[in-house]
Amino acid sequence: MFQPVSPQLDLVALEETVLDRWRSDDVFARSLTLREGQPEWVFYEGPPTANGKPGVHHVWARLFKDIYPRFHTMRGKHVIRKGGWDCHGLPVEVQVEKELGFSGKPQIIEYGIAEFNARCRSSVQRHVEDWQALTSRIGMWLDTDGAYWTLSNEFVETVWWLFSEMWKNGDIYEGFKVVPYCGRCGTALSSHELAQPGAYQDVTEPSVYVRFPVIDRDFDLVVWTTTPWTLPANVAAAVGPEIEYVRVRDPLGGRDLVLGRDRAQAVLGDDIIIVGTINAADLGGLRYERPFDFVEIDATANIIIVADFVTVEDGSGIVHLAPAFGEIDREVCEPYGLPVLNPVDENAHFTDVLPTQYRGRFVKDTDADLISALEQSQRIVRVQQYTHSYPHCWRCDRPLIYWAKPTWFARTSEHRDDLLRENETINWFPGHIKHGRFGNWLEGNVDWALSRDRFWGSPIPIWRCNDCGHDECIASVAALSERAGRELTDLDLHRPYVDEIRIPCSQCSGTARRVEPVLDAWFDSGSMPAAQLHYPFENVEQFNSHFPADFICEAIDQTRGWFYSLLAVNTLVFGKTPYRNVVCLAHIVDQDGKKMSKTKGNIIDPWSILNTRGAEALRWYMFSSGSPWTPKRVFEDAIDETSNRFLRTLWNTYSFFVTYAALDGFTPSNHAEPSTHVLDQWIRSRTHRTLDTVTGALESFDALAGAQALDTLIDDLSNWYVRRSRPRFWKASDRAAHQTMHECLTLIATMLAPFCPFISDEIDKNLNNDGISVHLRDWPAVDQTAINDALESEMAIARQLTTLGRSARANAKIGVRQPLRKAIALLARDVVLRDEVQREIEIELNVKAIEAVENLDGLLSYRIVPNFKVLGPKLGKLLPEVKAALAEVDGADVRATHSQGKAFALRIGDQDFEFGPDDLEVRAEQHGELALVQDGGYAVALDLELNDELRAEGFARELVRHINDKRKHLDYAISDRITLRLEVGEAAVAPATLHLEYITTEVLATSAIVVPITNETIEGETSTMVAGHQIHAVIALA
RNA sequence: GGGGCUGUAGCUCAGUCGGUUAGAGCGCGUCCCUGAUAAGGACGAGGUCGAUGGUUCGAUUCCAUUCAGCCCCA
Repeated sequence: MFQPVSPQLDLVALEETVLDRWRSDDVFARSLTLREGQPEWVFYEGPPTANGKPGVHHVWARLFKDIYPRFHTMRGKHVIRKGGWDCHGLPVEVQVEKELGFSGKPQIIEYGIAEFNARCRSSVQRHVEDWQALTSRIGMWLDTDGAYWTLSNEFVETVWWLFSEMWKNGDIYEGFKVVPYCGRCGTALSSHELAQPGAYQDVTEPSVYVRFPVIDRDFDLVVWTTTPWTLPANVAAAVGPEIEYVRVRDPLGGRDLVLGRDRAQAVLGDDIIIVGTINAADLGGLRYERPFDFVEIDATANIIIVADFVTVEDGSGIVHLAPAFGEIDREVCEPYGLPVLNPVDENAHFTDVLPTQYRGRFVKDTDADLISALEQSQRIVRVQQYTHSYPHCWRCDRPLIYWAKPTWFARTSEHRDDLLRENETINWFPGHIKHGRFGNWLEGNVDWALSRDRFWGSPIPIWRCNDCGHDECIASVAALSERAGRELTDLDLHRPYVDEIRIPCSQCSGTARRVEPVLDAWFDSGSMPAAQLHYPFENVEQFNSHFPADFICEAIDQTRGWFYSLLAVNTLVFGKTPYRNVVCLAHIVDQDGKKMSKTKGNIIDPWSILNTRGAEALRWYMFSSGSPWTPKRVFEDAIDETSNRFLRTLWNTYSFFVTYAALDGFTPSNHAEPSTHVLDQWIRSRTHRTLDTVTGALESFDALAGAQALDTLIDDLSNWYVRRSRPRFWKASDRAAHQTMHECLTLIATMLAPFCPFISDEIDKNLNNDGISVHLRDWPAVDQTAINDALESEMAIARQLTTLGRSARANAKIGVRQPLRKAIALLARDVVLRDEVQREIEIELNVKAIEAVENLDGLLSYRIVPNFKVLGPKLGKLLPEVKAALAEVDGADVRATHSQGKAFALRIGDQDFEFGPDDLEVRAEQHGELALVQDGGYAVALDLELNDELRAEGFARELVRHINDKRKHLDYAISDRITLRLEVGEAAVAPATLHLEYITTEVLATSAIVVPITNETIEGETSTMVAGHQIHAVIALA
């Protein structure tokens, strides 16, 4: 017996009940043990950074990380879902710095690295709790108890091992490179950190055109820079080999100015006087006086170099080179043996090499002072505000500088071909990422800057000898213990504790200590396939059977983040991709398509939706509304709309079923023969076809297609099957109907389970009360014998015909309670509707008969249109002519010819054509009269002529409705029996009496009489008009 | 400057391996139903599928250019 169900759907309450049940029955764990020994379907959790509360965009990714594992579990796979938390890195440090009110590394060191890192650790733990709560509430099944934490010693030890493997292969080196550098955070940023949203911002700042007086010549170069602060580090100027340079009179009477011809007017104005031209080659090798003499430099520097990269797109066509502050500068200067002048410290402040007014200041803040110094020395040609996109620190938002600093690298660029090869084997969803955003990124791969001069991270496991400088890479705690000569099993593998471990140098008598930096946190997350299992120190078998992943899923910003670090670490170490399928979601935006941000105040807190609408509403919205590859607008009205439409319709339908199944005492049978009723056959066909579609969709990571198929099915079920079948439930107690609907609802709940795990579990539990959660069921097999193409297409036609019929009734202003003698339906050629289908149309349209005809000559005309798909390839260029000729043909002739099984012959121009039935389409056209409506090949005409019999029947139906309405007002129960006395006007006595038996049955009367109406009224009741007759229905409980 | 995505009804979005009649929901208008009822449903209006050019018998769909928005890179 089914539990009664409220027609009102309270998702939040329902979800809490289901969550409790999952908890007490341990359903998630059981869904795993159930599949033990079955094939693995491997999922990797991309660890969220635990440095803040999760937002609605995180929910999106988490839901997609949930649906496919749920689906594959039901498909019989063993899908372990180990959670993970990304614990290290600058975001966490910045968070803690904020809490402590710090603004840089010196304060941290003063505070103590041990204490600082302890705070980082507890900050992570705090936020992980938020994440766990949300993960559970949205119905995401993830093993958070067994989650990997990148801060754990085991995890770090594997990271060391992976790093050491690269080291062994020669893929790790320490280089000197110009990197985007944040002085505040005291660290370089990797290129994928630069890829974080908000890193590039448009800024307007002064750019300067500076005079570089050429030595032993009588002219000055005009050199352009957008970073005046780099001028003290200038060592060279570059000119382009193909660029023509001109010599221009200085309007202020100084020495002549030299710059690119194409830029002369833009820089100096239209009135310039050009007094000569100079080749780049003639400039090359000349020396000049540099703008500032603060930094010592040998006499061979400050030369003009000819270099290809110089352009005349902007600037002056002459480029200032400061190798310490530009990667191109460094590359160009290196072959000339030019020095790297670096008067900037690790805080991005000028060092003491500069005069007092500059030293100790953030370099970018000295631009104005440097410019005025140049003005005083009459070196400025022009200052111009310049707007360009400039990189900022993605966490502290301060402008970065390009700065030469020692950095550890992984030689990813040497493995570019491997990375590209492996990428070819990955299925990207959407597909364009593969060769687009991600493929392009791999093509342009540069070595991965791995080191961070910070505190809270996996320490780089390299020990360097103080004396000889020899580096040794440590691959494990055991190795470190052995080299240090003491047991270090309990050592916290973080700074400052690892820093204190010294080992003897293997090459000399010196002592080695760990190099200072920690690893990029992306290296941690990229290490997770092995590190989550502490491979190779443990779980070797398990790792082997869980690599690579079948499925990972993150938002698109991870192309250069986790998607890359995973591929890079694992390709370099294991030689192959760690994932086969990757679902790549777009971003969440607000109602207006704007990015959500705290400053705009348009953030949606997931909890506010979960607490008011429920997780299921959010889930269904995320899956069913719009493609996951396009930015998704999230706002409450949209969620309500979607969930009302689908979830509430489903619930209503379910509640309807349970209500009548309970009334009828229906219990489902496992051995019931499929019903032969046409509606039952039809909805079974629809359901199994949908199952087929949903299965295929989820197999190919297309949740949207699956959701749409389910959406259509629910509409079919509610608006056609239930609508048409209602009397079979409440009047006929039709077992076959109950059985069919039970089967369909069960199938729907089952295939909905991965999408909406709460409501589906609840429905399934009530429908099949066998103590087994829907999530422990096998994904159902499609019953191919249930799928009936012919029936589905007939029913589709039937529904189209009823639409036309309703439209015709509406046009004629005839209500549907009034029966009509017949409807004439024009069907497309070859369409035959079986009697039962026809009968459904008759009842729905309330007509006594449907007359299917092949022509409605006289009522409408036909237009003959080529079947373009067939005739196009056959006729080619002749088609437009044929189309025109066919438009002139009498459609009735064509129909007649074809119905005789002959081809329709036509002479067009001087050519003879024959058109078979497949070559042409016959379209009904024009309204012949009021009650006829046509659409394409179909038309319905209603016979509007009424006789007394039809009128009487219509009247009876009106009476039934009136009486039932009254029952409801009196709050009678559906099954209450009544006595009925009908007082009706003189003219209505006969019609009412004629159908009294029908009326009696319909209103559940035990007795009924018809009497002429009197003027008396019964207390509280008055007579009313029904179908033009005055009536007074007196009812009472029997 | 380069790469990628998006542009379809007032709004949110599907769809079209090229076929001449482009769909849904919401909203709007007009109604219906009253045994799913503090529910449900129908019908209707509304679109030159961002623009231009090309390929084709035929383009919203393919190609090129272009405009706008978003994302990424430099």
